[in-house]
Amino acid sequence: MTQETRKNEIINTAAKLFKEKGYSAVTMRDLATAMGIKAASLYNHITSKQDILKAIIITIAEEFTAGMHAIMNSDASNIEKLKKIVALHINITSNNTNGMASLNNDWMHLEDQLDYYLQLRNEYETNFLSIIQRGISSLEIKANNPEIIMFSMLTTLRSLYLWIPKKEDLSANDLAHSLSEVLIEGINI
Amino acid sequence: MTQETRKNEIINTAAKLFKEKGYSAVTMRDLATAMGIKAASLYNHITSKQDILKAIIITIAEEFTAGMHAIMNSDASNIEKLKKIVALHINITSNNTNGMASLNNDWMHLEDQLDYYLQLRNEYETNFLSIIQRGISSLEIKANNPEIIMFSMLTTLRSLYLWIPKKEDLSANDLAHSLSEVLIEGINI
DNA sequence: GTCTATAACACGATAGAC
DNA sequence: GTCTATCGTGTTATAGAC
Repeated sequence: MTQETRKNEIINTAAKLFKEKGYSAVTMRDLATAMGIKAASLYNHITSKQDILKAIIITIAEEFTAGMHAIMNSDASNIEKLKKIVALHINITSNNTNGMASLNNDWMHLEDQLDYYLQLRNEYETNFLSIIQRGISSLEIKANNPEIIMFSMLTTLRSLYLWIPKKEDLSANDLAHSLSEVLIEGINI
Repeated sequence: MTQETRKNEIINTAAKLFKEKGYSAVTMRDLATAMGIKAASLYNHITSKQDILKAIIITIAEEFTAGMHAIMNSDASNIEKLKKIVALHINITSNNTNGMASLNNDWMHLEDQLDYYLQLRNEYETNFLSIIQRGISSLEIKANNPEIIMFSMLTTLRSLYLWIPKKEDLSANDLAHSLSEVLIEGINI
């Protein structure tokens, strides 16, 4: 399955353009030109511009949800869970750098799926925060404001899409290790 | 001076709308409706939509440049300079939360001033990195990858506009202290 | 699967009355 | 300083030929 190559080509090309200028500033003509065809031809593969955005964002959001559930259900320590979250962000971002830009910057242009996206994001942040709070209770993590810790970690992880393409020499494993060092060992007692 | 109240009203209202939907998705009619007037009336105070974006972004970018120069010219330790950078971001963001969204997300829609903005940003990052590198040389900062340290700090600081409005109970001083604790003490030897 | 042509509407900006 | 009216262009999307 997933043999619909042409549609995926369109979605991937759109994600690249959305990263550069944002969803609203990219026209169907821009996208068609980047594909080497005319705008009208796009509609044989997708039903609307909105459907492209939905495909990009919801797919990634569900990957994060699945990854977080696996981490929550593991029996790792809370610090180890945070390290797994760092690795999760690096893996998903490495596989879809352009799509991550849309997830971060164009989610508000979702129409039918906006509420669903916000629900997934809210659940993710709730789980993230609970790991930090349990880590503080179990004396794994310094007793700083847990929301500030989450904010700091999460904004850094959400911005990886800007940085990973510029650091192709760094392997995902090396980056995960170095970033965990900076983000986590600092808050570890 | 700065008695042009109506123009500033328009710029501030635009910044609020740009934060919610991005520059490209906000129309002059949206902005006029938010001001309680008709779109044509806007042009008695501003010359174009682009001029509004320029006023928002370049003003803030120059505040960061001035703040960084003051920090570079001070004789504080490198760790103290980093703490001053945290406070600089918190102060500028607190005073113009909406404008910071445009600076982060809509800079690529600058036309005439794009090169100038990129020059200011590049200088800022160069100075930021040099403080970290000197801090590592002088054994104030752990010898992690300096670019990862800067990336982590800077993306957190640049995202403060998302977070400060939700934490109005936290004073700027308290936030600066708590965030420095999380961001800096962790990398301090 | 791609094309040309076009519908139906929204966009930034201007002209000129009040 | 704001209005109505409008220009010229760009927008998403569809119809129908090839």
